[in-house]
Amino acid sequence: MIPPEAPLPNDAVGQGTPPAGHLRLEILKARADFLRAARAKRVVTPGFVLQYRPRDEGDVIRVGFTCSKKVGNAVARNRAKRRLREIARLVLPEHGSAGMDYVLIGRAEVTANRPFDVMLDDLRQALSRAT
RNA sequence: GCGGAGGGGCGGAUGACCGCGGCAGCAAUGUCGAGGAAAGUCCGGACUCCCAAAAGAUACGGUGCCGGGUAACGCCCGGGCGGGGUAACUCGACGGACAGCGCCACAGAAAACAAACCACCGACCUUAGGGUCGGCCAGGGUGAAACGGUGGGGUAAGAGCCCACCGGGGGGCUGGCAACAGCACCCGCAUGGCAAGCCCCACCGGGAGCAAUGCCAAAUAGGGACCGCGUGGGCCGCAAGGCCCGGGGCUGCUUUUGCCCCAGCAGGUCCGGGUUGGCAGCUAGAGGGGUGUUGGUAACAGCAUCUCAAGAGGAAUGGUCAUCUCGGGGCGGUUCGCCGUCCUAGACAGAAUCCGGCUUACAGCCCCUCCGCGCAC
RNA sequence: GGCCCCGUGGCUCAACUGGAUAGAGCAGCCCCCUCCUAAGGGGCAGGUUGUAGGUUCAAGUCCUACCGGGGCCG
Repeated sequence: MIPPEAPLPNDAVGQGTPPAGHLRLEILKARADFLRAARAKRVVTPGFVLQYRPRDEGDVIRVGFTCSKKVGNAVARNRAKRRLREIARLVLPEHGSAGMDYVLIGRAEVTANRPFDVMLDDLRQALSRAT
């Protein structure tokens, strides 16, 4: 069995002080960015929906998180978004593409309950298909 | 031991690694970081604007036994009255229906003025069916509700017509701040129900809401509509201007005070268009909690002392793991007390200007007080 | 975060100042008409009036609390 801590040392290096040339993460907040991403391509996985859209030639990855009321009450929505933030933080700097906007959408029931390392694999596979 | 009633509290803990938001700092780093309901937005306030302050009246809305608490309340405490319960206790929109208006379907003789109708009793008339006069009260399948109820006396038949008890009304006395209760007396005693229908009475309330509001910057347009609107008088002064009188305007209305305007081409409001930046409001306040003490039956208030307290601006408290603990479940053993082992943190739920309440949701656990029954002594 | 509005058959709407069995159209099912279908005609069923309490003799209507939808603001 793979220990869940296994990917952590690699990421820990990238998290504390990002080396020069490494991909930086920014959080999407504006409504217009979400709307642009919603019109772009998407990959559906069991745990979430990934929307992606090429933005410019910079080395910055931008990512947004959203959950509709279908996911549940405020506690359930916040929990789903927190888990999506965590997998994005661990996976995107390694596997994401520069200059892209990503939006992760939570799904009812599964986003909050799916095992964490399975969610990590989901995102890695989704990113490999989103080219 | 069984069953029940009331009240209060907790809402996992510790550690490791990697992260998130605020603040301080050049940085390293340090420090703080969700709830009892943060919820529903149902009441009450603080605060800001409309709009300058106050008073009054009207309209509209709310509250509604009495007294107290409170910044205030529709909340809380205590008491009264009326239901429920053997009891502990609990529930109650609980002012007024002789101020007025309105409604009471169907059924029924009649639904609010009490009379009419049927029936009953007596007298008279009539061959009979019945009719006339008097008694006018009891009875009349109904209905949610029928002009006091039950029993006795009385009568031609009956009726508070008379009597006893119950019920009702009236003024009085006593107790109580009051709601109200008690006592004796008087009145034979029509004056339904609905005020969560209009309404009357008492008290309270101006409206909107932090996406309120104020400031700075950028950008676009440099547009449109509407309002003040009244071409005042006199005196002083070279003039600028000042003083007095008058007129007009400023909260839906009125009044008082205050402010502004009376020829300046300026001012104000709204729309359209643009920006989707920053700062303030923004968290220390009627603050919460603990302990002690004083007053009070209590709610609560005063004093002393200690302690705690996020302020984001689409929204931060997370992810993973380990150990422990409370419950729950499975299996095995059992002296039925429990023991061993494995699995499992597991309810409702996330601050958005801030407080006081109410209501609603909630796995499981803990504590206190009281009542009834049974057993033992 | 704040403010406001609305819930009646599957759908769209009615129901006077509380009053008797909650009506109408479309849709559905059955029958007639037609060679068949549509249209037309006849009949039928379908409702906890969002939920739970309360006021009243009586509630879709009045009151209270919840539940579910929808709209507005800077």
